[in-house]
Amino acid sequence: MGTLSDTQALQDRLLTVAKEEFAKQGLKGARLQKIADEAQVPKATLLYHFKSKTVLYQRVLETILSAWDEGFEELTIDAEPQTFFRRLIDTKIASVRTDPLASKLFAQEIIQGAPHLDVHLSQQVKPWFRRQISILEQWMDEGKIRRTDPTRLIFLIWAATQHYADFQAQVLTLMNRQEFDAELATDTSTFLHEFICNSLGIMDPKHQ
Amino acid sequence: MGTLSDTQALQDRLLTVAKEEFAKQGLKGARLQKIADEAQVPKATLLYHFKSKTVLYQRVLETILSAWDEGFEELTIDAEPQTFFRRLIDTKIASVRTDPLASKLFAQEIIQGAPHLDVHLSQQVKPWFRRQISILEQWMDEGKIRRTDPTRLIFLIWAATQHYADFQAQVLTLMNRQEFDAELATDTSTFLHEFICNSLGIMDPKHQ
DNA sequence: TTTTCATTTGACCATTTGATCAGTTTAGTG
DNA sequence: CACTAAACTGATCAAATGGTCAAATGAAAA
Repeated sequence: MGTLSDTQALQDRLLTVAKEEFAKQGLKGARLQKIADEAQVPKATLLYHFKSKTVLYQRVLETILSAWDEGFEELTIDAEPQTFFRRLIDTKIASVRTDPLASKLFAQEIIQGAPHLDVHLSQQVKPWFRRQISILEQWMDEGKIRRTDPTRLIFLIWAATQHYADFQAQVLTLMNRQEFDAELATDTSTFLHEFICNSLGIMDPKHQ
Repeated sequence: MGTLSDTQALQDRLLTVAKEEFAKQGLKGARLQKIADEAQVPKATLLYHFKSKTVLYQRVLETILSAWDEGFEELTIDAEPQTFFRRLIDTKIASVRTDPLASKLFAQEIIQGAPHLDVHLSQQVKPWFRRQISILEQWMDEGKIRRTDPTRLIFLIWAATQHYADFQAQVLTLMNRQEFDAELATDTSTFLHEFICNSLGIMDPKHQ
């Protein structure tokens, strides 16, 4: 053993475990000892692979963000409004369901003023938002969707989906559920899609 | 000096300063020394008024929640859907604008699983949600608003408003603003109200 | 076999930080 | 003024925790 891929695998495992701890306890609340224990590795080994707690945290953030970039990059172009919203919402809900910890960690980082994100925020997130907004504006010009504030519309979609990750404890309690299963995800996706299409004057194919 | 009201005033000041520190740094990240410094008081004095960091944190949470209870309690009954949504959204946006730190602190607590909130969550928040939901159901039965999932509708309103507090940094950046001023609040309120009324088939009086 | 270099790890350290406590000050009361 | 109890505070501590380091281990190269 001891090959390069072993090292890579170990670092991946450490990042996964660290993501969980950071999401649940916050940056300051997370304990390196606990992360090491969870990954069944001495603390010194953890610190060998990641120089410091901050570096580890930043690497976790980078991993999350690059996964998102990958998932959200393509779904922008082509397609009618109907399809666009369906894809956007489905993708977001899927990511919320598959990896709620990532959403939670990201939310906490933003809430605290995004001190470790400013570069990525202006380089990746902001351009992404701008692109979505310009697509919406074009559709409004073409009369395909009701005219409204595109920025706030994107915020609404983002917030409404994100909510199911960040407030998962509260959501499950109020819906009398145990877990965020596939059915719940589908229903939520459908609800949001209908709600938005209704508001924007897009006819649902089921009711055409 | 030294009257009872002085003590009360001091404790209020400590709670206010503590709320800011907790909101910005999280429970674990907050430092008693910093809170004491900010309030211009020795750390030992802070700990004289609040036995421990945890107690201080819980008292801050209680203060926030009782203020919310007060503000959201009445607006439930009477009124047509149109007015109800207007009031609900206005109240929520106002609280988000007036005291974003409270929203941020609450959000972080929920994200981390609400370990200090379970009682209040099931005793206060859950009943409040249920009441809103039953009102919406009644209106759907009466045909006053389009039939949809009332639970998810409340979630959507909650999330869409909360977003402007929690993600304030991101929101302001994307809207090219410096602060969440009164104008921004009004516009946001109007947008959300229109969006929701449109989706639920409620005519906006301006367009009737 | 010998050398080399990445990886691993137990022991240890410096610092931070929540909390305690004894002694002092202050305000109200008889 | 004397007395009491609440409020205040400087000094100090014990525990937790991020981080360091030197020595050990193991695998590939020469």
